[in-house]
Amino acid sequence: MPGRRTSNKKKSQKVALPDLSAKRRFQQRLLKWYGEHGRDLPWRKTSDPYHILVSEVMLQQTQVDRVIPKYREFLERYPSFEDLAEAPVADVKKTWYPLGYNVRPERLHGIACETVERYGGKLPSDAEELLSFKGIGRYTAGAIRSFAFNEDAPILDTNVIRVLHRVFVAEGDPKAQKTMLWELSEALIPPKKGYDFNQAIMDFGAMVCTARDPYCLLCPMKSFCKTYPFSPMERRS
DNA sequence: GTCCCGTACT
DNA sequence: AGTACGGGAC
Repeated sequence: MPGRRTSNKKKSQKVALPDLSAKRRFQQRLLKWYGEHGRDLPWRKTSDPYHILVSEVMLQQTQVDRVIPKYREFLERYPSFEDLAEAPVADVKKTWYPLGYNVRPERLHGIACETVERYGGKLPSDAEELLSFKGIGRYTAGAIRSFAFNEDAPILDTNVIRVLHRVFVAEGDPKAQKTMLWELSEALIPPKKGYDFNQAIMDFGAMVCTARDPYCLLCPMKSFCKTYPFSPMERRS
């Protein structure tokens, strides 16, 4: 019998972890690109977990351009967890307007109340505790841990799903591979650089590896990207 | 996995 | 006008 067995993983395992050189190239090129082209956003000038939380909840539903002025206004009106917790929910929703998805300001208010009551006004950095809040899911927990607490915690939002799937996977439905993409997101973080790496990959997805018409010609990953050169997908019947 | 719900595309 | 989107709840 041809019991030929190489050291490669079996197909059934579908592991997309990149080889070391692709991983290093991705890390180095991404951070270099970020240093040259990264956006200067208001929530990147703070490490206050409350500010980070507000920005992330706003960004869950709304694009950066619309979030920026509301982020400033919201924090001016509710400068701390305590201020937010004390405010009537109706006022919070008014301040939130017109961002929409009004269950989110309710949940943000709830997070503030719980943070004041149960955590002495300090947002926890522990993943499980963060996930226990209504309104904080896996993405937002990772964002808070990396952006507010400088931990090497992975994130996976649609930007990151798209980038990682294109560069390292390039087959199948990206959304159906979240488990593997979470592992990839974690494996790619250079030690101690979770903050920059995560910010960088989000900017990269928003500015280069865009959903429609990505800027492949400018892309620093094109030499090893599994999707390069990108061609628009045809509709499946 | 499905639903949510305002936005931003066709 | 129709619909794809998106992080979270369930």
